[in-house]
Amino acid sequence: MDFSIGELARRTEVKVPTIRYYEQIGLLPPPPRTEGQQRRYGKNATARLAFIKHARELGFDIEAIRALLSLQDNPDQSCSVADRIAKARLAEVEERIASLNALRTELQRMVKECASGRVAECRVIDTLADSSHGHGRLVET
Amino acid sequence: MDFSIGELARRTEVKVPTIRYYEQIGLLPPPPRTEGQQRRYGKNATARLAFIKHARELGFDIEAIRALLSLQDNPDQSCSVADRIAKARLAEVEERIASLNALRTELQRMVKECASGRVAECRVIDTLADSSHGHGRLVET
DNA sequence: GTAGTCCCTATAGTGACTAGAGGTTCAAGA
DNA sequence: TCTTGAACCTCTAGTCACTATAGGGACTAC
Repeated sequence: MDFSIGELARRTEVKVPTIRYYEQIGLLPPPPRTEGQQRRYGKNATARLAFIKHARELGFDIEAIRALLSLQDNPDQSCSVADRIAKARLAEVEERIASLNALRTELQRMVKECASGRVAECRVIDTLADSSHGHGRLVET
Repeated sequence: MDFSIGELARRTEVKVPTIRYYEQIGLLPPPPRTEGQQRRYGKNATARLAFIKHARELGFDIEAIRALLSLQDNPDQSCSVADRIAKARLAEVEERIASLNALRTELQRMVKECASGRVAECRVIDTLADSSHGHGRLVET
């Protein structure tokens, strides 16, 4: 109880500058300070930061997390909003998995057919140069 | 033959500012200009841009593409470098797919268990608040 | 000649941090 | 009590791969 930002960073495995950044954008409330202006945290901050960290690991963006946190702060509301956010994220993830599977197939083919000879015969280069490969939104953003 | 940047954008489905950006960072050579300083492109530029576009769709970053292009420009070298780049990218993609599958499972569970009641019983919020979920690097970067 | 579309450069903004400079505070040992 | 050195502070700028905006100039069709 009542520890420094470095200790919070160690406990949650979130880097110190990232914690300050979350405070700056309003995901974490400004904590009390020592006389010398150093931040002091307690159990609540640890839980809230763990929540944020886990949500980030699940790929929720900051705005989604902001919405989820405000739900958590008002536990008497309907959770249909949380449900909607999670469903949207699930759909994104499933789409991403499908894209990456297509991508893996193409990369595997490229690698398999590359005999590591000269570039002139290289399938990796050839495949990339072949403009017939149209597939929207494969790139990870 | 000999068309504007807008026409190149239409043919390759790469946006105009993106084309100028690729020129600025040296992926595309500076093209000839009209008297009024407008860019004029030909077949070579189209092929090179299609190569870049495809590589980006496959998730190669700009530096990898720079390396691949320089191989393409010198077709007498060994293509082991290209092979290595493609293999590294394949490994990344496979790791990413594994992470996303884990993620999907967790999201599916969250959504399934959310009865859309009050937030107090919401599994979405609960799951995120549960700090026992340690899994490294699930987040897409 | 003029309207309207396209093009030009240059700069700033995006998201989610990360790195650095330059200075201050804290905790532990002598 | 003093000193050392790690940890802390703020502020600014940089990352990646674009994207958007401002304020203008060029080109094409009528």
